[in-house]
Amino acid sequence: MTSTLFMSTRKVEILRHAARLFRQKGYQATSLKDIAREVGVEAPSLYNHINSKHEILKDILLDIASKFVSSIQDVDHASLKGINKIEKAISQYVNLSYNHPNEISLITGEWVHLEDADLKTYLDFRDQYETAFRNMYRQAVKECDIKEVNEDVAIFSILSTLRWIYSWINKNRRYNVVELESQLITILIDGLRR
Amino acid sequence: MTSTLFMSTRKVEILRHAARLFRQKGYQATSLKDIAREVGVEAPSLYNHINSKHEILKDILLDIASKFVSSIQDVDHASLKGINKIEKAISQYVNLSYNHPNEISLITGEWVHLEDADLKTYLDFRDQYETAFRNMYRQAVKECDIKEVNEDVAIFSILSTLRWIYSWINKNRRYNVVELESQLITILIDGLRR
DNA sequence: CCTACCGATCGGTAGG
DNA sequence: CCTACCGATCGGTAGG
Repeated sequence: MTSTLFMSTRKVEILRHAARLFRQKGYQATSLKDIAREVGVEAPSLYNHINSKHEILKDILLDIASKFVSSIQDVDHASLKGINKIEKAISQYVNLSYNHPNEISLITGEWVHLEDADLKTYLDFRDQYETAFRNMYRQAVKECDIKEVNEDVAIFSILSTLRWIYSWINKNRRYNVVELESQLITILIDGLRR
Repeated sequence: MTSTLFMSTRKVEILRHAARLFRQKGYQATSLKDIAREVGVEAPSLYNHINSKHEILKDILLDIASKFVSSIQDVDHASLKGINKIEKAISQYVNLSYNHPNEISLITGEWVHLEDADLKTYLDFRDQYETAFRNMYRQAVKECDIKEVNEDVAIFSILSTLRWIYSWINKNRRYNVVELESQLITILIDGLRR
């Protein structure tokens, strides 16, 4: 399992430092020595907690991706109007970005270093997320709460914006998470409302 | 100079292959041997055309960044209404993304591998682009063509979407560039119109 | 443009 | 958790 619930505190600590370094320098440019230095041990000692460098990246990415999927599926399965589901999904994204900025930053580009089964699992998560979002969108259209515009482009636009929230939270500290939520909902949804 | 106008065809060829490989595997994970193989020479032969691996990344990123800045500044300095400038800027972004998808993909994450003066130059370009875009936005607000919403969030949202167009063009081939332009203008701007 | 080669660094292992 | 060490690969140089 990839859930942090079943990890030793030492492993959690390794993943946390690794995520920060991967964000700063990229996965390939970060050495195990770099990570070990942050943790406060020698590089070979990391192997008491991990099996490979790849495993570190895999654990970080699959853990955060599964968090996203389970949280959006919860919303999609709730008894709500489609438009309110979309609002909730945006709110969730802001909160996850706020709580895990380093891990989420890796979603943007570092997943290309996953291989074989790990890559497949990751891409499956991504598809599941997009599918859930598309469900909500279609429900909202059917319920006549948003305009009939190009579905692909509208969803692409919303998800593109959400994907970058993590980088924006640190840049503009004056926006707290609640303010940012409501502003994004306004910008992303109100233009689509009937 | 970084403009491709002053490069030998061999160097242009090296940069083109490098951009594609950097997109696929990342800058750090791409070796000079990988690039040389694509070009059809041995790795040391690249040094007849380049001075370092860093220079390849620098040339690619500064060239594409300067293309973006000069094109948006042209629009900003034109005699147009703000709202029409924004539409033109979106149209330009789609076209540049269509013509240079690999180079633009590096804007997202690989610029972190630039150093010192190169990094500064790159970030300056980025600031200049954002400044020009912000000018147009404020002009459109002043001319009462778009609503008074949070300026930072609105601009952030538009630029986030534009930044990802390159990845979307290859995924959905059924959209040609003209169609995509008008759809994006609708989605990104119409929600803001008064 | 090539072959031959360099020092440095990498992820990972052995053995305690 | 450490020290010692391994083969492989890296960016880059020498010399022609």
